[in-house]
Amino acid sequence: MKFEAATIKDIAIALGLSTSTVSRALRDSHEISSATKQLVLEYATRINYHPNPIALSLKEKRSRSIGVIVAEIANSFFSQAINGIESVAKDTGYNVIISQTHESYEREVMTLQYLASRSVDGLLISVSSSTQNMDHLKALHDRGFPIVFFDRIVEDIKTHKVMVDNFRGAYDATLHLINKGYKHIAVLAGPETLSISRERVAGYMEALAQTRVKPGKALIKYSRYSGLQLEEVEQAVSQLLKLRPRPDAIFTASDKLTTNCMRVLKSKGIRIPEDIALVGFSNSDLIELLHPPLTVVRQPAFEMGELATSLLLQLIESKRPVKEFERKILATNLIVQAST
Amino acid sequence: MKFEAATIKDIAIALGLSTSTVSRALRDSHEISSATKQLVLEYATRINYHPNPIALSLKEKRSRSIGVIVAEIANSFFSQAINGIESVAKDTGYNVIISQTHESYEREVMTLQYLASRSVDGLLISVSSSTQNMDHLKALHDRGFPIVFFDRIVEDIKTHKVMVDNFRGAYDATLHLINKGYKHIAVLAGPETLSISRERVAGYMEALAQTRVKPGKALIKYSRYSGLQLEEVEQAVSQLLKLRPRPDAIFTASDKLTTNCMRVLKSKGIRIPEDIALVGFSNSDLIELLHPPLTVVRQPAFEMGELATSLLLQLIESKRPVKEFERKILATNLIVQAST
DNA sequence: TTGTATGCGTTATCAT
DNA sequence: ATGATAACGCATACAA
Repeated sequence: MKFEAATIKDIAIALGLSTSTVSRALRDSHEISSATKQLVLEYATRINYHPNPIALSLKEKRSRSIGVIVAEIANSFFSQAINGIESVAKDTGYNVIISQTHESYEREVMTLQYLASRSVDGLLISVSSSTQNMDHLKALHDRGFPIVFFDRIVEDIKTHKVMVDNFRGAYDATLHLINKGYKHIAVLAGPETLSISRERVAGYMEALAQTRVKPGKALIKYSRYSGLQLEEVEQAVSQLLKLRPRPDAIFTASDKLTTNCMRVLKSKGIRIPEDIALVGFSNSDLIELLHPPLTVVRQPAFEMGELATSLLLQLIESKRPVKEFERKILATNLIVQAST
Repeated sequence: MKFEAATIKDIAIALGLSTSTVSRALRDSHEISSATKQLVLEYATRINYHPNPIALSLKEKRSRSIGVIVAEIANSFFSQAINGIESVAKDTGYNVIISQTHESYEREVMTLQYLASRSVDGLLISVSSSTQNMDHLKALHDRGFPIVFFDRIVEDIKTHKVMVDNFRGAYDATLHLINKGYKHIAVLAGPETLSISRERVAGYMEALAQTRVKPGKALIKYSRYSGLQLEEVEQAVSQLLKLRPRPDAIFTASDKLTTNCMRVLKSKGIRIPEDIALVGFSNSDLIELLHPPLTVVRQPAFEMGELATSLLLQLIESKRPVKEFERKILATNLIVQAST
């Protein structure tokens, strides 16, 4: 038996009605006799009829689905954010199509192309770390396509943006280290291309400014989010270790950097926090099981997902161009562990 | 300016051609003069034309996308599997639509309904742990809809299945504990409804059979994959601790169980492996950073995703019904750490 | 209350 | 070499 799904036409023929009558009966239109309605509805459920969403999309010029573009699904922050996105989308009857860029600009452009070719009504995106040129996003936005940025935002595109207070999160983390008495605090940040990296470094600087010690350039290390990040961190840490005075603490400005830095320190036999203290951004749900238990800056990922989605849906469903764009900034959470 | 994407019709009108000519020119048909081709192609790129995938889907009765249904994205095993799925799908020009059930049967049925209503050409699924009734899957399969199971398979539906050698993985893990000299080994398994849970327990039993010690029922604990798993594990461990002789080792038969068991042991102040040893399934990429470094059974998640996808695509693209269904069983990997 | 015709964007078939 | 038309599945404006 071939795989053939039932259509309205099938019902119409079987029941000796017209397709429009069937269509209206299924949509419970008031201009159909309840007898016919009953007949149609019964038969429809009997043959397990389901409307073809593709035909609907074509007709209504909307797919009732939104696209999500992130760097990696296998990343606590993003998967938590996706959960938030899904929860709002599901409630509103929207489907979620998730795509990963794996931090590649090319993949980002391709995916964007595809999704925007009307297979999606709007887009939630946290840009890839290798994305320097924003033309693909600008073009889309200029065409009036609904876009909401979250986390890794693009400042000069005028649309809704949802992010955390990166500056403050980094400030808090660094201040925590200062209060613990650490004097020479280094920072490991993500690519300078990302605004979140720059903001976190700025927060770090601001906290240090309070100690009246201006951190030397040598204490600030940027690195890419590629497969080679571990090597870059390895190199950065090696350089830090050679500094005199030697840094006694490190602030890692992202999830991946925090764990990679732990890996490097462990492999070098450097104890945390005895030799070097470590505080960093992390949304891992395993952080409490790590050794030592780290003090971390946690982002409200789920909430960010929820918020970004509701803004996007607002954008999609509002007919007329939006004048005021939101720029939501959520607070981070410093989760302090006894040891650090 | 409204958000209006260019269509073939727009091009046709602008160039004074017919839509069919434009369509053929774009598809580089040999029956179009190269002059016209050039003209059309140039104009198309200029106005940034992209074919409407929805219209295409409607016409070709296929969406060139596949659905993936898993319990949670925020789970190392699944996100790694999804990476494998995506890598094969992308190469073949297929889109991947990911959905989560959060271990809910209802969500599984709903998602399945939606995806199968022709918005997807085939389905990769790892069933929810609360799924007992397989009618929704059977019905779909009977209609000839291409389905491939991976990891959490359904034995009595005749289609391709990809899984790991759960029996052997559990056997290896348990044997490792035996070889280390542990005498009273308990097991924490997932829901008995899942074949993977039963197979893993069977592997554990077989290993113990070699010690000529038949494990008492009291050493075998099942638990659900719900939000309350931590509590269930807590309870199970409490019960295990009351046994005499007290178990000196635990084999945890899934990712979540492994970390939850660690949490519980830690909270009870029980040292690993001094008080109780722990070996379990885990695909977390943070496992090396945990304390203590655990010996784990790792599943080739990426490869499973790749394999399942290529089988699915095969199913989708083969016109005639497949006679022989593959039942691929991949080997697990026992990653031994010094301490356990 | 029900039926007919049209269109969404595209391609395939059948003209010319 | 190019154009007209039908069809994919559905909803709706317009007839009856």
